[in-house]
Amino acid sequence: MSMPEDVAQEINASVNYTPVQRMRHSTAHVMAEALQELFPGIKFAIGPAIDDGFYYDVEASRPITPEDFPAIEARMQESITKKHPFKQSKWDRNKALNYFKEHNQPYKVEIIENLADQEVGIYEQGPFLDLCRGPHVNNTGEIGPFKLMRVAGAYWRGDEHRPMLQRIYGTAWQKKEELETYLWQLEEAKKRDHRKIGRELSLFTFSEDVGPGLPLFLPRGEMIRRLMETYMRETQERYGYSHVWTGNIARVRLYKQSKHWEHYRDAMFPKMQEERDADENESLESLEDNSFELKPMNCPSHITLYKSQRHSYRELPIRYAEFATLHRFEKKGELSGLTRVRSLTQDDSHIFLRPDQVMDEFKDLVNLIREILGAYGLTDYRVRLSLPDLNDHEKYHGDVALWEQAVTDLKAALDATGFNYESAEGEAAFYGPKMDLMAKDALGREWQLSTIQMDLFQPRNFELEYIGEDGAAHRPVIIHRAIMGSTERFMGVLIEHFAGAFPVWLSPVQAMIIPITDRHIDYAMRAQKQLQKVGIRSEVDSRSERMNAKVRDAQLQKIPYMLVVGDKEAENESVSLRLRTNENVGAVPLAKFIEQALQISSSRSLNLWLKEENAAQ
RNA sequence: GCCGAUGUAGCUCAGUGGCAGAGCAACGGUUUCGUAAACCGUAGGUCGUGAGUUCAAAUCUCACCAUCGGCUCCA
Repeated sequence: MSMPEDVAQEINASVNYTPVQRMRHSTAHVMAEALQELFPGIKFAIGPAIDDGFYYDVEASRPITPEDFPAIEARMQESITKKHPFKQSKWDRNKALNYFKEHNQPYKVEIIENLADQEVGIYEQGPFLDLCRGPHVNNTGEIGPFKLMRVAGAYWRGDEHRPMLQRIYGTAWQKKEELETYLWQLEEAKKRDHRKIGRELSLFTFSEDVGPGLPLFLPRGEMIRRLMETYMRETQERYGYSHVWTGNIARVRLYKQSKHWEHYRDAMFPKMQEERDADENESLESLEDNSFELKPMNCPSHITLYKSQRHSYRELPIRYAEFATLHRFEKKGELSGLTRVRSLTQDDSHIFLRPDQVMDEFKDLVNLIREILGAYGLTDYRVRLSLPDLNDHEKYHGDVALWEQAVTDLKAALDATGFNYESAEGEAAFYGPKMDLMAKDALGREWQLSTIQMDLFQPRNFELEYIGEDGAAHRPVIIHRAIMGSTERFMGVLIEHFAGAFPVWLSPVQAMIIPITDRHIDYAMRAQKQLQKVGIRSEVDSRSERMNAKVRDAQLQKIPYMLVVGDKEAENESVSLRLRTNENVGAVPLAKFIEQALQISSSRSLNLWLKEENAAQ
């Protein structure tokens, strides 16, 4: 077991705490102090500082709930008022072991047992004593404004076979305004929640009868999906991709051969087996091999496509792209809206290429990623390079030299892109190293979207070849890649990124035509026909409502253009244009509106409308 | 899957053992209005599902389902 290092790290890491982190970590201790008084016999595990605050993992005799928070917070406040100094000391390892054994703190005992040092750090504030490397603030009076946020279960050392502890999360800041800003941001994020907006804008829904994690898309949601997918298809065709189709199910034996069955079976839907027993001439294994699986990934199918034909070195790279919907049997507890589903449509591609083409292909891929994500205004990236732990032969089979070459290539290619990246050893897929790209959205939150994965295993496993210049058979390399990740998840991210106010080209309804009274409906309909003719998606709000109500509803639906039409407009073939930003542009000739809206839409501009000086004739 | 919370009308929510409620949406009518909510009326619910306790269950108990917040995993 190498896990204890993690815990040791939690303690060691605190040495490098910034002042805020130090204060947050101290707040965790103050919370522990309060918990110790309110829940006698409570056992403590670890309590580090995190991005926006702190947590402490504990085991208590009864579940702690948010209803307990006011009492805990009050006790914490008491400790803060008393300004208990944080007293540091070094204890002999055995003394500490005995102390924590006597005080029935098995998790602390376990942590000490895994520390190599002869001496361990102890911090004390008021009535509370804890194993801790520190550092801390001078006294509890230096604790900033804080708030307990939630309780959650967390496995001891993140291991699902070990006890489930209760993790109490809190947030802490140095200034009151910072806490308020943070809480406000949480509120903002809540307003942008794609599950909420998805309902409000009639984009998608879920049904218990259909099943958990299986989203159903309403017409407006499907429109957005299609627009995103079409854009992806058009763009990647420009980059030399060809689209293929490989259906939704395949035999179990295909996934056995690809080794996915071995590595990911628990995340695949149960197999579909014929309702018959194996007969005398058929083994149980063969019965299973011939049963069917919902396709959980495309690679084996694309490899099968590749193998169906002979390939010359001249053809490579061959880039197969597919938007088939995949099914993964994700654990129930991890399903979440569109971002974590059981049926997902990857913008998947497998590139078969010669080893000497890897670097150039990688550069093209990075350009493609920049172009696609940039179109949605996602331009701030962070890259994580997942490398193998080459000592782990269980997970990483194959030729060590090949792996090393791949890692070197990938690093060199990454360096050429100018991306900042961090490496994570032991995180690579079983078939090769990979690069994941995290993009920041409008609220500064990071989402893992694009992935580029080199595959060193499957070409050999499936005995793929191409005929080289020398007339002999050679082994190609495979690159797996997805830019959006999955259509569903990407749509969820975009909803939150745009807060439902999609760019014009992506808006399911681009213009709402609002007749002021019933006698303007005729003109509204004629105007709509003209928009329809050039492909601008619009509707006429012909309800018996006041114009104000129609404006409000269109506004709430985040429809980019509101075209109010009354006597004046009908008379001179114009519309009164209002933007969803509340801006009232005023009278615009219908023809001119069409021209500009079309231009903004077809160029996939993120602008709503061109400013006067540019637009004016 | 595990820990905790939640589940009442399409949506947001009130109702904590004694007749199932409100606002918005929907539907019908009246109104025909110049840039974020006109007025009146009607209809809508096996209170997530199933079992139990009770004279009586939306309310208490148990199981299951789903959702939310985490943990874990992510081809």
